[in-house]
Amino acid sequence: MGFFVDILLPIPLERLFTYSIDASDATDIQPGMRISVPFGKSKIYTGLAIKVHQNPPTAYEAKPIHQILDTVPMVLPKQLQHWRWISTYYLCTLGEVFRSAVPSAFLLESETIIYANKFDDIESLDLSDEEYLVLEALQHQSSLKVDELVSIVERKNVIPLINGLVNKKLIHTKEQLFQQYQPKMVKYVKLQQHYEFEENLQTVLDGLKRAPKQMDAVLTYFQLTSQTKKPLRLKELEAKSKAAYATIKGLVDKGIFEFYEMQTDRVTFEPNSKMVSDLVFNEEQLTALGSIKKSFKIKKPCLLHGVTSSGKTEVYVNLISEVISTGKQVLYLLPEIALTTQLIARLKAYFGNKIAVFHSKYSLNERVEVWNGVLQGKSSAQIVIGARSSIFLPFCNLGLVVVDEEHENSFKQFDPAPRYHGRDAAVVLAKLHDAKCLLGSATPSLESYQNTMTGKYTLAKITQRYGNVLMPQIELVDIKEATRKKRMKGRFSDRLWNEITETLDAGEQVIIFQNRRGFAPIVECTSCGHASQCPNCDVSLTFHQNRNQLRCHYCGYHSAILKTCQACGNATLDTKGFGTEQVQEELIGLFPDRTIGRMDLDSTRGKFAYAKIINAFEQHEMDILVGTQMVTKGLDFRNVGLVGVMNADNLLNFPDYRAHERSFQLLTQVAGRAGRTEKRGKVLIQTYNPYHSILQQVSNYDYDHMFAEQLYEREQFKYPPTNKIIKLTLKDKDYNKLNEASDWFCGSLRNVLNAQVLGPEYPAIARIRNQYHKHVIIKVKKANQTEGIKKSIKRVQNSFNAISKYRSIRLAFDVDHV
DNA sequence: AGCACGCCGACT
DNA sequence: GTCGGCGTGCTC
Repeated sequence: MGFFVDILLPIPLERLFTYSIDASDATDIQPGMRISVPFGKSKIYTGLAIKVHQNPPTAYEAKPIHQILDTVPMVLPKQLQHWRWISTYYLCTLGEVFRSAVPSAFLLESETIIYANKFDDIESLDLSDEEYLVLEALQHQSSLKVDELVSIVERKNVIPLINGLVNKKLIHTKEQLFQQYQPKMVKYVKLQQHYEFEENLQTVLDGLKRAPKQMDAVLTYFQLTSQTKKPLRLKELEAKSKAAYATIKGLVDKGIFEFYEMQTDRVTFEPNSKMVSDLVFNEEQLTALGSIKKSFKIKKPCLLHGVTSSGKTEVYVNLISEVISTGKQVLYLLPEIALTTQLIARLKAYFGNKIAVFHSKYSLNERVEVWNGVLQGKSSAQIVIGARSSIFLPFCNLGLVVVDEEHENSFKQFDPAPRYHGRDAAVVLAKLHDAKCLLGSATPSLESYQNTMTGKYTLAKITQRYGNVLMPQIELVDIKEATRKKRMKGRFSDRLWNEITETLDAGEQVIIFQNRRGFAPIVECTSCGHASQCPNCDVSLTFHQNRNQLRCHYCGYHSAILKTCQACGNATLDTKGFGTEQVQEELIGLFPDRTIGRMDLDSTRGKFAYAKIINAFEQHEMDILVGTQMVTKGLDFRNVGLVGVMNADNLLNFPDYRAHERSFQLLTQVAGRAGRTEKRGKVLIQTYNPYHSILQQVSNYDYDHMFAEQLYEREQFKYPPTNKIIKLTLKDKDYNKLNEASDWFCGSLRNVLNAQVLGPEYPAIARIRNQYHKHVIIKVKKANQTEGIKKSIKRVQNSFNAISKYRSIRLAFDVDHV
């Protein structure tokens, strides 16, 4: 009886693939180890062993595996369980979860390498020009990669060429796997063993009398090693002895020193500088800590609702230190954008070298190191601070999960499947590990707050800022009235302008919030109303002044700004709306002797740009900072006396059922940037509609009324959290085919499902990157129906995929779409 | 998803 | 006359 292994491949296919193995492999292979396997005609993929068994497949002959890549599992059983939950809950395949969960450096793919066969003489062969080129190149180098060959013959499709040469038996090909992870090696210096004995050493020193530089290096070596007995890094010896590399190399050549290499971690942190025991809590924090711990006892997740600057982080620190003292691991989730900030520095002050940071900006190699550290339960990765993708790390002993800024939408993964919500997947992960789970926010999501109402979560509150600092005073400024009374300076009301002047004169800084980047979103012709459109997407182009370009924010298309209207030829183009760039420019005009910085997606490109801006503002090198949502995320500036919101209406009027909730969150968060020290901060919100209930609730810090009102509206219109929604997007470049397919899919859903099906409908932007989009929304009344409904959806999807003419259509399910 | 196979328009 | 466009089907 033969042996087989079921392999999970990182491709969007439902099923596992069965390969044959021999008896010895059957004992070596454990579930969770990576196995490279041949797949399709020639490719080799990295898959994951799921199950070893002895049931031969019936319908086909199993191929043998290529290679076992691990000696121990790199994915743990609990992780697989978690992945399975994600794939069923979020309607995607396990392979898709696998692909996004594992650092890509672990997923090696093969490349075809071309080698020449032995033959007598090229000249005597009957070859085409291209064949000749290939063979000639192979005379000079032993092998060629396919894309090297492409550049040699200068054409795209080289497969017929390769096949032709293989058939003539002039070349052969091999599939090769490339290791992407490179451990970082550091060079060390040590004395040749022979000279460890003192009598031999004396002869060395005598021999070096005429080489003072080398003598010096040897003496420094003794000095350094006698003190520490630690391995000595080459770089350190070079620095301390001021010797050049050549000097030391000379000693190696003489056989006195030798070089050796050791693997080091790329990411290292300083030890902690602050003691957890030094934390002083106020009464409210202590009460909150008490109720959180009570909640953990009854094994329920807890939501911590604490106003901005209320000392939530210190509460987390206390809980984390308790958990790590029991030797367990901690996962601290943050929205991607808040990760590069001061918060990590604050946590490092307490936990120093126990912290590993994990997010998508990290290099392949760094991510592999964190993965391995977590898997091996290293103390250097006992606390992982990371973005949503860190829920996929191989925790072996998880004790606590903290989700900070729990309400943030960016916890939801959008584009490639799995479209999971980091917060919700983290709650499930904690449950799987029987770990404690804490969600924290100053403005909790309706979902989480609702969960505290139904008893799914418990609730802890902190209503006062730490150190008795007052909440900033929020004032709504009616710009409709200000415009009528001609009291506007550009986009600034006189009220805001005066406050800025006063604040700056008092030596404090100002943050101006405008939720739109660029200069003006559209350039419109005042004669005919024509606005430049993106040729690939159904959107207007955005005007960027600093580059004098029109850009599409969806596909990146850009063109030079036009002088005249494309439709009517008149030179009467005008800008409509406004973005951060224009706000910055107006401010420069209004306050010419002040420094005005800008923080948005465009000004923070590049690895350190973001930190640079924050630092400059912190160091008071800037007086005013203009920014988009970016300025709201977990930044802690000490000297901000005033926050101005240019226009609250374009937030409120956003065509989305969450617009009001989101506006409340955004405005409350941005307001929280003001007055973080003794002096009470001020917030001015400009609006055309100061009586809007959300703005009233923001200015009164009235979360509870906002919650009650929004929940009522969501119930009325059957939206989350009372209803579950599943959004389906169909994409194709063929407009008619897409319509037909969407109607088919939607019709089938209506026949099968006991749920409301809306659509198909074109989204506001019907075409992106030359692909037409169509949306279908499924609303599920009761949470306990969703499982059955998802099964039915899967069945409809299977029949849909069986229709060959619809095969080009891309389907994307988004469960709990935000 | 990738990749090969297979059938129709614009170029050496 | 080919090259290479993408529709269609399959992968253990």
